[in-house]
Amino acid sequence: MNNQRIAEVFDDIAGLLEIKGEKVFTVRAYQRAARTISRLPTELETMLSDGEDLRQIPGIGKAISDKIGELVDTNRMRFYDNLKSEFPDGMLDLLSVPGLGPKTISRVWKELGVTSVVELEQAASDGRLASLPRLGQKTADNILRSIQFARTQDQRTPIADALPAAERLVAALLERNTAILALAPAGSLRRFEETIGDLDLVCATHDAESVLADFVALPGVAEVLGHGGTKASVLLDDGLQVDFRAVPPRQYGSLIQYFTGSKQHNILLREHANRLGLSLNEYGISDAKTGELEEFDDEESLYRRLGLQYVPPELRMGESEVVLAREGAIPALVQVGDLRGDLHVHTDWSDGRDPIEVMVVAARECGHEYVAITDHSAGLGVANGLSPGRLASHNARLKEVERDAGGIAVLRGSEVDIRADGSMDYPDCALAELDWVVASVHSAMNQQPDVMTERIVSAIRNPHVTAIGHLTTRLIGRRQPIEADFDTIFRAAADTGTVLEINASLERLDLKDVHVRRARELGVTFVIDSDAHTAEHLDNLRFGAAVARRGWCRAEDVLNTLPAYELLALLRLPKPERAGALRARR
DNA sequence: GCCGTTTTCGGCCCGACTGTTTTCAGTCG
Repeated sequence: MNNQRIAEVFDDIAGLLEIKGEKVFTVRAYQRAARTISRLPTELETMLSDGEDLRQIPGIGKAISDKIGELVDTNRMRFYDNLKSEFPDGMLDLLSVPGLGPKTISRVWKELGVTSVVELEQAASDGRLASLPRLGQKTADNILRSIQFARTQDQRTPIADALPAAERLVAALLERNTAILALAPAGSLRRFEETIGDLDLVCATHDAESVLADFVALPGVAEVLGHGGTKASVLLDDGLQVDFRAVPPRQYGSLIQYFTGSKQHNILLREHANRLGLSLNEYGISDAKTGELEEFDDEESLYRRLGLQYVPPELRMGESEVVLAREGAIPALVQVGDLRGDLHVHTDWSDGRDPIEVMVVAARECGHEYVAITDHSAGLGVANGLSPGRLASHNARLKEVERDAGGIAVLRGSEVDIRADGSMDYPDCALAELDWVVASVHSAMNQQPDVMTERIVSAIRNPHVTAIGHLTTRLIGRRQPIEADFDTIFRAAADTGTVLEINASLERLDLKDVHVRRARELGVTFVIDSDAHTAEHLDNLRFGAAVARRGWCRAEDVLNTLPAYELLALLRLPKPERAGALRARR
């Protein structure tokens, strides 16, 4: 049983216990366990068979550890089965109706016999819901509306859609209103989560009234859900909800900290504040005894006041970051400005849009010291992949372009298919002519985990393969990742000096954050690549840097923070020596 | 159910909003 499924079971348990009226702290413990499990980089099944003690994992104690063991061993859990048998099927769906919580669910079940969303809709329409004590017509109407809304809109928005939307809104509002002193996305977008629920924008201004008026009148706003003195909520044409909050600049630090979350991070921060005799809320920090409020115009001073290192938004997941910040152990994370080149770029020789010379000039204008042109190998027929003959011409053309390019190093590269049997799509003699080889899976993505693992490890062991591209092949919200033993792959990569790509394309973000963090622990070095198919895509590197940061990477963990001469020298080494050099760097 | 800078027992974040109520429970983020 995989972690995703185990996490779902604990989420179900939390929901059922909530409806049952169990203590909220018990419910929270199960919810926390579910969240932790869903973000584990290693399968619990593997950890157990390796003899690891699951109670080492924060939030998992004896009771939950035992339940996981039972689930992995027998595929069942008596506690879960018994709990489920106390309720009709469909009850858990009721928890997903906004505005309807466990207390109300329990009442409509016991008093009206409602056990599903359809029955709830019926009861809300025919007046039975409104007739219950402490419920009324308004509540019934609200529930009816949210059931209908949830039917059209229950998906989170991929960051690939949310980020451009947010950037458009920010730019449009800045252009319209000169009273804005600061304006930024907060919430899951600022933390750079892969998917976003609703968009949060926070603003510093002395004139909230005019800013809010301009905000609700922006183009693309389909409906104004609320509009008060300091906050407003709107629905955009595409269904994305945007919450906007404006405060005077002296409170901006507290506001953006609060709205950046995550919720769990804020809980840990407040628990920490409590231990210091302080109380933290979105307006500032108050002394528990005197009640006196201290305000913060920036986040750095807020964290400092709590005796903590600054925690970058990408790390605010409510895991170990608050403890580490107290110990001063948050590393200096890699920044997009540290990147000196891009090593995965396509041109119109395969499935890119722009000619080689356009991509090279564009890369130079990004400030890059080097760029690898990595058009597809022949196996990828749909992508107009290069035959070995065309590859030789490609190499020659790259040398010509480099001569005219004004100082940027142009690496002869290729994105080579890893075939289903683990062999490479070019013979070794062709690979040996290249400076940079990205090996990627583009076919047979549904292989059994052990077959897929062996296939990728074969590519890693090839002496000419420098990097593995978009390891999991997932497309966010559209295609599931491959199944494989990632620890084995990470160990092989670290061992052989094969770097793993963090593909910065917003549709991919592959490796993903938790894999980066785990691979880093196992000694892997990464390369952050745009996978650009047009010149505009070169700017994507910033997204890859954000994923690397979410994976706790420092500049030393990333190959393309090296200056050109060091990178080229490293690539001239045979792989075993390169592996040693990479280890020495970290 | 978890966990330890005050705790192996007794805590566990904080405030806003809504709708139903005359003082607050439920839900949400």
